[in-house]
Parts: sequence; structure tokens; C-alpha cells
Amino acid sequence: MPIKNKRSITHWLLKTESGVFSIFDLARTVDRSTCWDGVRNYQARNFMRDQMRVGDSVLVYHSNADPSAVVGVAHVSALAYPDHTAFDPKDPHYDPKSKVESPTWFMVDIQLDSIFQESLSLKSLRNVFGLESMELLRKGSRLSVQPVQKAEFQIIVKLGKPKKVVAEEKLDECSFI
DNA sequence: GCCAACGTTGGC
DNA sequence: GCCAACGTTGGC
Repeated sequence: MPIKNKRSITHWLLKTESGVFSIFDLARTVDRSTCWDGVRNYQARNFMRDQMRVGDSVLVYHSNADPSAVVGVAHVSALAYPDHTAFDPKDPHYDPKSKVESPTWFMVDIQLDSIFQESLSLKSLRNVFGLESMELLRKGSRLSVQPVQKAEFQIIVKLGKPKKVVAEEKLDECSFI
């Protein structure tokens, strides 16, 4: 009997600087989805390029925020493809090493599912039972794309009280935004 | 603004 | 391959 080739990682956490692109910006985009451009770290790239698959679950984290916090849930909506912002000399994430014919940097698309009614600050997460080994809570953790254990993901979603973000035109009705 | 904890670069 | 210098991330 063939053994099912089960991937070890299907849950992720993506950091975004809330002042640059927040979960609320994501909620206002067409189809509530976006390309996750600008990742310029090899380990983060490898996770996106080699391991992420369409449908994988994503926690959205606001870094450099007040307070820094996990703020909602999205999912991967497109498999990794070259990050074109690396080709554009005028783009802040321009990288001359990356060529169109052999791209260095990749990105996935993600689509927003829900925003937490209780955003979960980094500080508060440090006290949650079951998250002791979470990468985000590791001292000096800087990875902007990081794997999350399914159990960790479930704990966080339960605490966050996610409110589904439905259609673009209904955004005005989301009083918590 | 400070600074710890990285990651990258480049001389050797 | 080693490692010092430098640049970046991101909490505080």
C-alpha cells in the first residue's frame, strides 16, 4: 500500500509592517488578495518557493506595530512565482542580482479570510500555553516567512475570534475595522 | 532612538 | 573556509 506523501508544513506566519501594508489594506484590495512581494531573505524565500502550496493557511502578523500582533488569517492563493519588484530599479526592493531569466526572489499570492476581533499581541502570546516553541516567540526571531505548527495555529485562531471578511463591498459593515 | 540578533559581504 | 565589518530586522 502506497504511503501518502504528506507535507510537514501547511501552516505559516507572514510578517508585514503595518505602516507599509496592513491587514486592513489587504481587506480593501480587489478580491482581498495580494502578491507577497519584497521578501529578500533566502530562508524565507525557500519556504515560499519550495514548500508553500495553494490552500495553505497563513497567520498575518503586524511587525513594527503598536503593539506588534497576530491580526488575522489568510490562505495561499497562488504558487510561488518570480518577484518582479526585484527587476525594477525604481522599486525599493530592487535587487540587480535577480535576473528575469534566472530570478533570485519569489513570491506567493495570499487571500484574506478573516480579521481577528481580538488581535493577539506578541506580549500576550508569550503567556499562552502550547505556544512555548513557536518561532515567532523565539528571542531574536527575524524570519518574515515562518512555519507554524498546526496545533499552534489552532490555538491562535481560537483566541483571536476571527471574523470572516466576505465581500469587498461589505467592508463598511465591518465595524471592527 | 537604542541595540540584540541575525544575515551578508568581502578580504585573506 | 574563517571572520570582521557592515547592514537589516524588529522589539522595546
